[in-house]
Amino acid sequence: MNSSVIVRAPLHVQVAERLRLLIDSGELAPGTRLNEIELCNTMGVSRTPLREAIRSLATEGLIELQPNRGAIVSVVSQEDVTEILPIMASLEGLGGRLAAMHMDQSKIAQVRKIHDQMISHYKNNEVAEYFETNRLIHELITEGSGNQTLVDTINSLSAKVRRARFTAQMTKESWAKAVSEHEEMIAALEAQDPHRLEAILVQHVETKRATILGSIEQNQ
Amino acid sequence: MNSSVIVRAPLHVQVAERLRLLIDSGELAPGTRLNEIELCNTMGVSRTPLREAIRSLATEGLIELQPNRGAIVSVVSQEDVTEILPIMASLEGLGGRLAAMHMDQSKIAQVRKIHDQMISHYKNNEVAEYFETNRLIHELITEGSGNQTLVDTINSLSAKVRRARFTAQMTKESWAKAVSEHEEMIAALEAQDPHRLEAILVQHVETKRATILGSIEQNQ
DNA sequence: ATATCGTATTTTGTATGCAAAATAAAGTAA
DNA sequence: TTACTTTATTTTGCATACAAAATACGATAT
Repeated sequence: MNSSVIVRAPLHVQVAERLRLLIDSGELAPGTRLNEIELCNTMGVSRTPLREAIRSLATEGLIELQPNRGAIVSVVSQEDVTEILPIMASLEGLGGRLAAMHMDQSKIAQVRKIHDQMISHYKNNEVAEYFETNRLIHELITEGSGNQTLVDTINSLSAKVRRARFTAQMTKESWAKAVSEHEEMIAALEAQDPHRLEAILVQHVETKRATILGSIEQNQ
Repeated sequence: MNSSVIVRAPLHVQVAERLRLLIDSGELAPGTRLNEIELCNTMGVSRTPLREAIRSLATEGLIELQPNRGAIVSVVSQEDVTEILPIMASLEGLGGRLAAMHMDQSKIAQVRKIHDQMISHYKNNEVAEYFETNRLIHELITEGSGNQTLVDTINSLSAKVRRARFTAQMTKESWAKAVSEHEEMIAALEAQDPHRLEAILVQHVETKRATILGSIEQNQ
């Protein structure tokens, strides 16, 4: 008997994943109306699994249902971002506090390694690589909390903010500030100081909020 | 022309609401397998909207999908509760801080009124009424934050914890402690002291966590 | 009796069909 | 032209039908 059974994901799950990708990448821009038949053709599935996927994404908040008029990719407004970021600040802070208590030395060393990579990307002005390593650090710390519900909650919120793609408009000053905060973060993590790491992470997300609201382009 | 158009909710939304109610009330206990045809008959709808509703509740986390084997009402484990409550603590704390900044006097007075009702329910040992007024106070404070995303996030998490229905096992001591914390809460709110209210709310949920984990009955 | 295999039944997964609502289009009156 | 009807077309909402997987059942062999 084989204990690692292969189960191919149900169609509606595959479709949901693919839609999520299309929305995340911007191929399906906010406000775009989702035509069922059209999507069925491009994906090669029938309407049933597609509709089930759409319902899922709607409860996730990525899509907005308009009764009898189908669904549109939901628009992330300035208000939404203003609401979400303080929540992210609290949750990332909590994640950091727990991570400082729970992460072992090898995991901390791993974060340090990526942190150093991130710093060198910063110095070389490699923006995309910087953002990727940055994202990874936050992810590792959050996961280091050992609280999967927390990870899921943060991811769900961050997905919405990310779609607004403000990251590009970072100024030299805000970038430098973010990097210096990251230096403090890694120090607090290596010192395994829960409250310090929590405070820095809260501050860090607040900085992000300021940056974003300073350069937001209204899209609604 | 009539600006307040009446739109009856789509079937899958109605079905989802009803399922949520059944799960919340315990009529559909954790672990129960959802038989589609059976549910279709009792609700008088076809499988399509039912399945759409099931997909929604699955992404909400109330239901668990088992590929090719349908869905079961998801089981809330001790681990789940242990993960969720610290998150609720952070979020309720945040809500309280924002509420202390944003709520006007009339809304604060409204909370005070319900608080006094709650106290009298406590003194008269009216448990159900106590819990209802208690819930209402937390809801009003959270809503007082003016952050709808925060309200939604807290509700979604609290729905899962609530289903485990531990509330009944409250001891005299923990009940007294909860009430005294509520006295502090209302004082901080009336003083419009954001950080004090935040701290008390965080503490309050921590107390709740201790109470729950002290009296939890394992169900998995 | 227990285990194993094969068949029947149930249940889920996906596709399709029909009805109702919304949108687009065309025509008519001012 | 512009506004308003009326009609045609598209698109969504819901129900049903068919296929595939899982479960239940029973027979046979040990």
